[in-house]
Amino acid sequence: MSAEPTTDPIALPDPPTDLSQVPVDLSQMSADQLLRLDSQICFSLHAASRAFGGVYRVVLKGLGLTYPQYLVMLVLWEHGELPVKQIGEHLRLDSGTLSPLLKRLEAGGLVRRERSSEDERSVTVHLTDAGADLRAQALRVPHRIVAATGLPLAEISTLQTLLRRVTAALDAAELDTACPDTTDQDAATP
Amino acid sequence: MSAEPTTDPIALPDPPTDLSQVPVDLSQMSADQLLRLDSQICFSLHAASRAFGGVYRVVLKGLGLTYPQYLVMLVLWEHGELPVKQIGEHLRLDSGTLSPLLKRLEAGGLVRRERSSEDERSVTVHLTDAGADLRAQALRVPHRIVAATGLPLAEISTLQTLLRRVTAALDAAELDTACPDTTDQDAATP
DNA sequence: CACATTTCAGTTGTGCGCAATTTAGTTGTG
DNA sequence: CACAACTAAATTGCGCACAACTGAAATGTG
Repeated sequence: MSAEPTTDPIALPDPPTDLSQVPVDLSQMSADQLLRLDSQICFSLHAASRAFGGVYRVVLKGLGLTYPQYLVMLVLWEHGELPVKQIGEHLRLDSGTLSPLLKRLEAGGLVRRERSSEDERSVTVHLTDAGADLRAQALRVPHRIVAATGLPLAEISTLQTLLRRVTAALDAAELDTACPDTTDQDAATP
Repeated sequence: MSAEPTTDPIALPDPPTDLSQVPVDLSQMSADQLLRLDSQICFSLHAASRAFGGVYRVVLKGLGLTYPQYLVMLVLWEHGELPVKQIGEHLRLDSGTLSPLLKRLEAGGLVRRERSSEDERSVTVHLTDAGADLRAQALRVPHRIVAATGLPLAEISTLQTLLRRVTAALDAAELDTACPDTTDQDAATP
């Protein structure tokens, strides 16, 4: 190959294939199109998620919270004390993620964990005074985030609707893991 | 405190505030509205990203790849051999993420890393035969993912356009980190 | 009542993402 | 030529996400 790394033009984040120009029937697409398309779907979501994370990281640094810790605090501010299990249901996170995260929040003095007396298996997470007080500072966060997205609220609404729809569909699809191909897949070099 | 954890109704993923019913002027919104809005924005993207990851994990298990490893392979299949730096520019990942990831791909026999003779600092990543061959199997992936999203291509296109727009805006916004409030922010109990 | 099953938190291990630092090689300037 | 400034990759450290497992407590069934 005649690749000249040092002279190469700048590598753009991704190729600009216009999806609206692409055949609606997936089985009509070429192998190249398929892999490019895929690259765009998964990558754009991946990149968007990380870009959001980056902005939140900057904004939340003032509160001493990470992005997932902020999500947990949002749930607690809205619902008050909750067992770990229910925090996990709100955020779709399991104890493997929440246990150490809550331990850090407790070490930071924002929450307190107590074994439930009714069910000794369950641990209820309470806000401390400091944790409750932090909400006042958190009120400034959303405005800065919305501003950073550069989108009007109407488009944020559209984005959110689509994201929820995709998430619901993906969560449902995860159940039939061993899904075989419903169509004849002979695109791969016959 | 009348909470009865064992009898509580199922905790839904998130409250259903309708954004289109909310004042367009951010400064008109109540503190509660703002925090709920933020909770929705950040959570829906976070959740969507993880839901995608879950589906990819299942589909990619057959190829022996993780989700980020698949992204790297997509770049290599499309562009051929590339220096680490340029892979990182395509995916917005730094060497801290890519170095160990590429080491694993190399251990798996999919890529080969070679110091560039022109610039001894640079490492060029090549596909091995096995790595190139894996592309044939990867051709089946996109169809299964698109099917799992449950969305028609037109909506995927809309979603992608919005995600790209948000990402671009967020990346740009990250530059002015110390952004002071442009509006009078007196919502937080002065 | 005894015993299998289920449920909840927690732990372990792997991999990713990012900040900060290190090491080696390149380039710019006097 | 010498030396500062820059660059690429790797490394270290921390936190998150998830699978797999452990241990304790509750529940179900014979």
